[in-house]
Amino acid sequence: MKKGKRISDAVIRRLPKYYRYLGDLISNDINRISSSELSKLTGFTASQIRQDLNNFGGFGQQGYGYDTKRLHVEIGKILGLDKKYKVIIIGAGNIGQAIANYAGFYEEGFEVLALFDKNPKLIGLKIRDIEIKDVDDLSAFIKNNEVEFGVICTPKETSQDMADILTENGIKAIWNFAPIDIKVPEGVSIEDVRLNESLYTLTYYYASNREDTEE
Amino acid sequence: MKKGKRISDAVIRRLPKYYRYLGDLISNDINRISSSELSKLTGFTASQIRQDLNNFGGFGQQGYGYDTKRLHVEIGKILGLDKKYKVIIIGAGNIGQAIANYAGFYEEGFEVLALFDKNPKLIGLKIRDIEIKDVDDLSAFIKNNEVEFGVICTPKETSQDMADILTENGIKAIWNFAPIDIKVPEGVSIEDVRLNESLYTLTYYYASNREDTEE
DNA sequence: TAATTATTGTTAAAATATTAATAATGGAGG
DNA sequence: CCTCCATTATTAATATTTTAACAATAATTA
Repeated sequence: MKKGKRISDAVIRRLPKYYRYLGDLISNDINRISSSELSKLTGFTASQIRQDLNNFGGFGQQGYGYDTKRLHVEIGKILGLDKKYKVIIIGAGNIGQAIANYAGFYEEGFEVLALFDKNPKLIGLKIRDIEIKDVDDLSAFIKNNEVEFGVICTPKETSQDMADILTENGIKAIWNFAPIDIKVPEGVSIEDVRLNESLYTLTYYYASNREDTEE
Repeated sequence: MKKGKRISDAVIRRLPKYYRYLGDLISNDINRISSSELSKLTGFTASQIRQDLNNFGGFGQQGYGYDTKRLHVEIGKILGLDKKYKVIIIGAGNIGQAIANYAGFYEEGFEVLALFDKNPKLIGLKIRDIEIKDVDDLSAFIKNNEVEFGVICTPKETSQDMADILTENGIKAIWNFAPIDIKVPEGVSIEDVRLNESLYTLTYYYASNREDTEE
């Protein structure tokens, strides 16, 4: 990566889309693409694509474009997808189970070591051979296993407490599905999936579209 | 709403957070808040909060601040949350079921009329009293019922086809969980929940944090 | 009821992000 | 091996977003 220059969040959030389309292209045996073709696919401007990629170094070649396989690998490295990650899921309710069941999660190199819940009816059950454990054992489990990511799928009332247990035991990355703002210490990465907010954004655009057409 | 001026997506996506914190404040019997206090809660600057709200008209009062109840109602109206919405879910797999089971969805005024799937083992089953129907009946169902929102939870291969059925039958809002870019006609709102991209963003920050501390 | 204070609404400035322009360069074709 | 072309890398211009400043004004206090 180019030294020093800070890379904006907006750039980072476009990378997965490039990565996905590059994967598609490779599947279709297309091994070369220009920024303007990639622009047609992704909807971002060609200029923006070139600028984004240049934040991390020159992956393309003048007069030729980008090698799809190479670029796919490079973006994968930037996103940290060249490594495997061990994950635990806190909360084995609807969303927790859905995540644990989601096949794509495993294909991309994430390994779910365990789920945790406080509901005695769930404890002991297995999802895809992964045991649902008692949340009281959470702290001990993290100490005894190399866990990199915690996924928080608990109700919002307990989410901060769960996050505290995770960070106190050295976990540095949290994927949060609870609709609250979790506070974490410096050096811990947190990524929120805000389903409510996403849905409300949809209702906004739906409602304002309705207004426009009625007027 | 103030006439004419286009409101940026970034503003819209901050509104749900204001809405949520205002709800919390009301629950705690706090009926007045200043932009600077709201800033502490949300993490947005006070200036930004005032600007955001002013896009829609002056809800506050100089020297006083904002009335939490009034502002909550107003933002609710802006987001279209003052109405009930009838929803169908396409794809009754992990995520489709999780959404159907999610209680908050109902509390906020969304009513799930039906789920649809092509898997004969699922067809006929019920989730929270909502029937899983044959996807072959999807088109007819929409024609015979007032459906406002479609939630797409199918694998990516079939998602575009499902969206086409929805839009051909007049649905104007789609909440998409499939990891592809769905194309919809003008006037149809689509909101994507990109779990992959969210996760990859987390791996990026996790990986780059690691690098920083190692260097 | 007048003065003071708090806080908004609004305008101006600064920062950031996006798009456009262009110079550099490798590849393809003759 | 030279020329031309395509397309990147990079710089410059533009647009957008965020932050700061301040004037207007309602609430509070004396």
